[in-house]
Amino acid sequence: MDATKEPAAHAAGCGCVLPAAAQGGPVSHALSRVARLHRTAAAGLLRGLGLYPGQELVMMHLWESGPARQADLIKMLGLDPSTVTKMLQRLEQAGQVRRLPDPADRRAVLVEATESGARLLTEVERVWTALEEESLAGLDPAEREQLLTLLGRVEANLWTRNAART
Amino acid sequence: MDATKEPAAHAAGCGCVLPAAAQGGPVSHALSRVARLHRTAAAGLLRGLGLYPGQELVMMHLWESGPARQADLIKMLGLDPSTVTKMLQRLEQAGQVRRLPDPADRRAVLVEATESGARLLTEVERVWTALEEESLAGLDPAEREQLLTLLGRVEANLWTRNAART
DNA sequence: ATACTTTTATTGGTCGGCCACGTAAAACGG
DNA sequence: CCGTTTTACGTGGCCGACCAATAAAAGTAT
Repeated sequence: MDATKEPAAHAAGCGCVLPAAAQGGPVSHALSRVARLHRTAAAGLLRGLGLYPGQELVMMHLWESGPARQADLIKMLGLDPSTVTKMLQRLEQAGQVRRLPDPADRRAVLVEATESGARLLTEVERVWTALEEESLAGLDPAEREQLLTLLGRVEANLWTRNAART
Repeated sequence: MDATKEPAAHAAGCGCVLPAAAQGGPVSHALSRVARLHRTAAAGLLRGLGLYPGQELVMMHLWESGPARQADLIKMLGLDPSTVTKMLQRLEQAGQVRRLPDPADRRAVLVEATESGARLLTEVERVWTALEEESLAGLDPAEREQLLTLLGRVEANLWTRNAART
């Protein structure tokens, strides 16, 4: 299993083949595959904590800012309002989150982590760093920084694109 | 540029903030966000073709190999069998795919694109190259190759990891 | 031929995520 | 003060994706 230098090195280590019709978007193809593998790995690690992938991001923001309005969470997560509503309903059902009416705005809802939810912080951090390390194994710090920077630029591109579609 | 005081460089262009609890996995965080934006963008482009994101990958493999067994699709896509079953049911309902019993194996199913499905090929290619270009705007060829290579290494890491979990 | 194991596909359930639509409250404008 | 947006959430529906459990056929012994 030597790490040879081939142009299609991205297909190394997996049985996948890049379909001809996808050759116009090789990075898109790789991104889709990596993201799904990454999410599946996260799911496996989070299952032990009773969380589903995506929920940990909500909890992170709640730990960060304390009680927050749902609208703020939506803005920070960049998700659809209905998605956040349902995730919070399930997190509340699971006892990780509490929802209170906002005294200053009768249509808003304040969300905060329960004690049970707060106890997940260190575990989630551990899982998150473990996943990062498994994902980036074999990449030196400079390469990790490069990847982060490149992903950031792609994110900016897609962000402005989606914003423009409004 | 290493260890500079620009920790949130990836957040440029979007209103997001990296939560403190996610600092152990900055690349994971960026990857999640980019992947979701990318998928949403793909959904918007594919909607005009009557496809949902993910379905175009199935079609690509069918265009590539002609009639294929479901098990082969599963292997090439790296998806769960039940996922492929349901996707094919919907693609069949939409008239893009036809399913025939395999004469050589009575439990297998042969899947092939219909004429309607075959007509989507050029459109899907156009959409994919457009999405690729919008995602990678501002990145020169060397940077795109770097990104592809780095994603490939991450994919290999996660692939072997998931395989090991069996 | 019989019994055991592997492969292939399906069903049912759950969750994240989106869209389209609806409702109630706040903010704005005349 | 009142009508009109705008904002904040919720519902229902749909799809991709996973897991768990099943059934049926094929393969492999014994």
